[in-house]
Amino acid sequence: MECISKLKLKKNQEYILSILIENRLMKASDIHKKLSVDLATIYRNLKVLKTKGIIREIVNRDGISFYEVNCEIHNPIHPHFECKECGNIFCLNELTKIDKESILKYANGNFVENINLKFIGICKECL
Amino acid sequence: MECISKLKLKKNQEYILSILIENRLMKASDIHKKLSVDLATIYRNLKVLKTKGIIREIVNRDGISFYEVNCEIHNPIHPHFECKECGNIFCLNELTKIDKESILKYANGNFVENINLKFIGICKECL
DNA sequence: AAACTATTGCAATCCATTTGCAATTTTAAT
DNA sequence: ATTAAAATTGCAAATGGATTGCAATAGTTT
Repeated sequence: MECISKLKLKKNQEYILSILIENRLMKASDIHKKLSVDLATIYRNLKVLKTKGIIREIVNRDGISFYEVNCEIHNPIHPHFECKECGNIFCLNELTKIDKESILKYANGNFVENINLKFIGICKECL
Repeated sequence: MECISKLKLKKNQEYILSILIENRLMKASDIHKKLSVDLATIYRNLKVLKTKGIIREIVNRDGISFYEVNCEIHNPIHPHFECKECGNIFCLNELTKIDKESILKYANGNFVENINLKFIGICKECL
């Protein structure tokens, strides 16, 4: 994605990023399967990418972290759906500007960096 | 709370519930400090209360679970604010019916049990 | 090429949560 | 009530995702 092409990233960070560009919402262990690099290294680089604001972290109800590219143009912040039955997390359509603004009012003056909207329930498949 | 007064709960479940009625957003270890009962028992009973729909679970970005009473009348589902700086989680005002409905559209036909809206950023205190 | 810095692999560790199991309490049946 | 069956508890051990210490390696600078 061109929005992140100018950043100086280390080799493994590039690899991890390109994996995340192709596959949304991956766990560290998922990335580990696709990249023969120590799991600790993956965690360390994920932390770097997150700190740089290049990726986002979504924590599910089991406390497991999933990652996705943080690019306002190609992958804007969007809600997710977590199924209690199968445990999967799905990406949903992003909020419209209007809906986003009306939600932001609730933040009550605190500085918002990230809106984390997740629906929990039973997905279509499992119903 | 009268909305949950008719449920047949075990002694420790009553205790845990009454602690959660007085204090919002407690971790299992917080409850453990207030109730001299084994931590494993607290976890087990929290799971029962959650399964019965009596309490809600909010997972923070460190994967730690917080609990609060699930009572539509006295403690309706509401957004939270998580501060990256101090790590605290705060309750925010509940959504209006209109905002709630406009958000629910995004669920895309999946069956929603719970709306999990959390803002992440820096709280007023830490700014 | 030498010296310094950053990154990696491996193993060990951390810590919230879960689980196995025997002991104890609660519930139901006689 | 008394006994049998079922659920709950405490304790300790295990689980599993994530982190960390440290020596080895790779990358960078002079």
